[in-house]
Amino acid sequence: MVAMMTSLTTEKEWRKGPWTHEEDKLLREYVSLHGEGRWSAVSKFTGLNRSGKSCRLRWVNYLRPGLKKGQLTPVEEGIVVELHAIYGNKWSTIAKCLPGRTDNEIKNFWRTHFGKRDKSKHKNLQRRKAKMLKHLKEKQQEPQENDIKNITSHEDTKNNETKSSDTQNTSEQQETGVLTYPTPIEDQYSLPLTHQEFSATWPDTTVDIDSFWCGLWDFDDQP
DNA sequence: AACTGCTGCAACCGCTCCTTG
DNA sequence: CCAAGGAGCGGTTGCAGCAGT
Repeated sequence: MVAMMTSLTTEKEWRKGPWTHEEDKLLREYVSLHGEGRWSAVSKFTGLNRSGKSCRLRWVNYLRPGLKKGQLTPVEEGIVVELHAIYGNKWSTIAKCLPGRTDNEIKNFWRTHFGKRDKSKHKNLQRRKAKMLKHLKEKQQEPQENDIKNITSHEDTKNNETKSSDTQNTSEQQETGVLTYPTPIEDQYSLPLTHQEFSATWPDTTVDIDSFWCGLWDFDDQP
């Protein structure tokens, strides 16, 4: 009987699909009381008909405090490209170096913009690549105080760049003929930003810079 | 205005790793 | 040391909204 009950429990049909506000509330309450972890116990304590996995994912990717919403900034995109060149598809590792961003978000970003390389996507990829390169070049040329402005008015910048990058894109396409996977960054732009520059790009974030960079830019250490 | 394709995002699936008894 | 269960991770899918035709 007990075995049967256990069997029934393990074969329980978990609810799937989009989360409701009520479910989010229950999950938040659970985490505030019990902390992160023990996800499989969530359904027991809250009555939520969600699997532990689902609860963990929802919390990590959506409910966790401090998460940044919205598109990655060009600077973040550049960091992702750079880290991907080092770590490959280690999304969680990359995410650890981007406070407020989740592995899922980064994975989605990469897949959307670089993961598909069929011809139909080449134009968009070129555009985005050009945008990133342009932004990073500008960042290195501009005086530091402009950085905060650039980031906070990032949407405006994006719009302008989207327009201008079309022309740049065309010339780049003519030059290269083919869009390739983001290549080792030293071929594309010169990073890193200095700590000061970087701090300016995260005016609302208090981060231990040293731990934040994970010693990333120490390329001498890289194989 | 209608249709089509693309993008961004949330969520699920399956596998691997880690912990615990 | 080993097996079982839990947690974490990367890959994949589905869908709504938007832009282009």
